[in-house]
Parts: sequence; structure tokens; C-alpha cells
Amino acid sequence: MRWQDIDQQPCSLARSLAIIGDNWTLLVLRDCFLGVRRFDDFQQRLGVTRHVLSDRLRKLADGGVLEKVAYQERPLRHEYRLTPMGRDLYPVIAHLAQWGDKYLAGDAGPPLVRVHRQCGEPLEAKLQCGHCGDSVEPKDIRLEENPHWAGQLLPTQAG
Amino acid sequence: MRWQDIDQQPCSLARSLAIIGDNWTLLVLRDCFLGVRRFDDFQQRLGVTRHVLSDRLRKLADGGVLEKVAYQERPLRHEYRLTPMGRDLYPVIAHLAQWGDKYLAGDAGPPLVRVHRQCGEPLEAKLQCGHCGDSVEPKDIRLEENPHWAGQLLPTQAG
DNA sequence: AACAGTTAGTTCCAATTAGGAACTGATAGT
DNA sequence: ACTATCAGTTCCTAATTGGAACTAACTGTT
Repeated sequence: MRWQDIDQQPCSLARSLAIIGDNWTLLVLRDCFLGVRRFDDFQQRLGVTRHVLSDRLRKLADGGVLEKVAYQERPLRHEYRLTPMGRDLYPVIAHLAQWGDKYLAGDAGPPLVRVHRQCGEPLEAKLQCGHCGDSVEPKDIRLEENPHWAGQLLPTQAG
Repeated sequence: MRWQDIDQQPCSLARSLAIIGDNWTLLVLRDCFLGVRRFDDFQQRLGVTRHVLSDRLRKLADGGVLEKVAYQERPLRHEYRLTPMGRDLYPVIAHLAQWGDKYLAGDAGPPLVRVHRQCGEPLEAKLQCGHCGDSVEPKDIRLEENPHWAGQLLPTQAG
């Protein structure tokens, strides 16, 4: 199976990765959350080649994560802004950054601290159940298959 | 800049992506959380080519996300298990899957429902501040630079 | 003893993608 | 007329991927 065909799988993670799972794409989104909007700014901050950046921005716009907004006419130029769909990716980025802070920071410590404005403390992101409010770990989750794909998604218990 | 050199950037997200940001890697981890442990099982479920799978498993093991455990001698064979570091990626996967459920599900609806065992309700993952317990959105976060990289990480306010 | 089966990879080759640098086009400022 | 801005595109080489076959070290079966 080709990587570019994973959007056709009946798996929400696979479909998500079809839009944001390419190399560089999550770094583009990191910069979007930092307020970067223009092609050359992305290119200089990331150091990615221009045609890879062009491809990633097009995929993000086609996927609905970013929208292309004209910021001037003559010559017509566009910038890229997060849509609500894109903003919904913030928890993914926050958890990934926190994971890097925890396991991969060098001697100087984490490069950025994310302070929660409301309480003034560094954010300690946790996965919590929106219904009961408890912290959630992998073992707390039971998976239920949609009957439409019954038996096709989960591995057979063999070990 | 080459993609394989992003682990040298002083950005926790970039360093995280150096380990888990390649194509296929998060799908390998999805299967790990479903209990898949063996090479051929990953290969058949994912449809990825064997040498890409081999490469990704090696990177995950080198990065500390998976550990290679011998499950038999004669002939010596290993399986791959999540480490605590790997298990800490669960929030990332849960949020990505939920995002796909919300925006990318087809007519049949999301393929899997993640039920929180403790409360019996479908998990609605939310990003919450571990300190005050409030839900957190991008605008609620203020970034503080580590003085060691002062002025080098955040974009200059220009737009 | 000969043969098929299991299983974690490796090897080979063609096709695709990435990296690097230069170039384009429309326009503004000097 | 010349330089700068800025979002791309084009060109070429190098690296990676996809697909299929192959290897090695056994076990179980005829």
C-alpha cells in the first residue's frame, strides 16, 4: 500500500495522518500556532525546501486545516490561516511538545514553557475524559467496533 | 535542511517528530496500542513494505519508544513492546483519532468508539490544565522562552 | 531424510519524493 | 533603470519508497 492512499482506510488516525502526517507538516502547523502566516516566513523558519513547503501548504488548505486568504491585491498575494478545524489540532501539538519536553530536552531544559494564562502555571497537559473529568490512560479505554467494519479493525487475540 | 536533521533543533516538537514523525510511524504505534507486537503482524495489518517497517521499528527502538524483547530462542526472535515513554504518547494518538472522527468520518460514522471503562461513556478527550483543571485553548497559552535561546524561537511580531 | 511452514528481516530494482539552487512574474520603492 | 518583495515554479541530483523475491534458522510433517 502506498502512503498516499491511507486516506481510504476506515481508521480515523490514518485519515488524520493523510492530511497532517507527512514530514514537515506538523512543523508548519507549529508555526501557524505561533502566528506565522506567509510563505517566505515559513520557509525561512523551517529551512524546508520551497517546493515541499508549497506542497504541504496546498494539502493543508485542500484538507480544510488552513485557509488561503488574500492580504493584498496588485500583486495578488495570499497568506495561510488556521481554520477552526486546524485550531482543533492544538491538543495534538501541545501533547507532542510536552512529550518532547519530558524525554528529549537537552541540558538547557525545554526551549519553551507554555503558561496557562488563567491560572498562571505552566500547562501540564493531561488526557482527561470530558464526561467524568478523570485522567485517562491506555488501559482505561475499551474499544467498540462500528458494526459496519465488524472484525476488520482490531487484531485477533493471539498473544 | 534535511528532515533527518530536525532532531538537532531546540524545539521539543521537532525533536518528538524526529522519532515519531515519519510516514507510517504513528500507524505502527496505533497498532502497538491495539496489542500488535510482531513484525509480520504489523506488516500485514499496515500493508507497509517490509524494509520501511524494519526502519521504523529500529528508529522507535533506538528512540526508546519501543523495546525489543526476545520471545523465543532457537531461532532467536524478538517482538516490540511499548515502553513507558511510548505509552506516554497515548494522548497524542487519542486526540488525533478523535480529530479524524470529528472531521473525516464517512457515512458509516467513526470506525471505533473509545469507551472510558470507569464511567462507561465514550471518551471526549479534552486538553485540560493539570494545575487548575480548566479546558485549554490556543489563546489561553502564553509562551515563555528559555533564556538560553532568547529571541531565536518565536517569530518577530510583524503581522 | 525430504519437504513445507514460520518469521524477522535483507536485497534488488524501478518509481517517487526530497534537497538545493536558480528562476519567474507582478509590483513597489529609489 | 535598478533593486527589493514575495509566492511560488523549474531543473537537476540524491535519497527514499513500493513491490517482490530471497535468506537464515529453525519446527513440524510426511
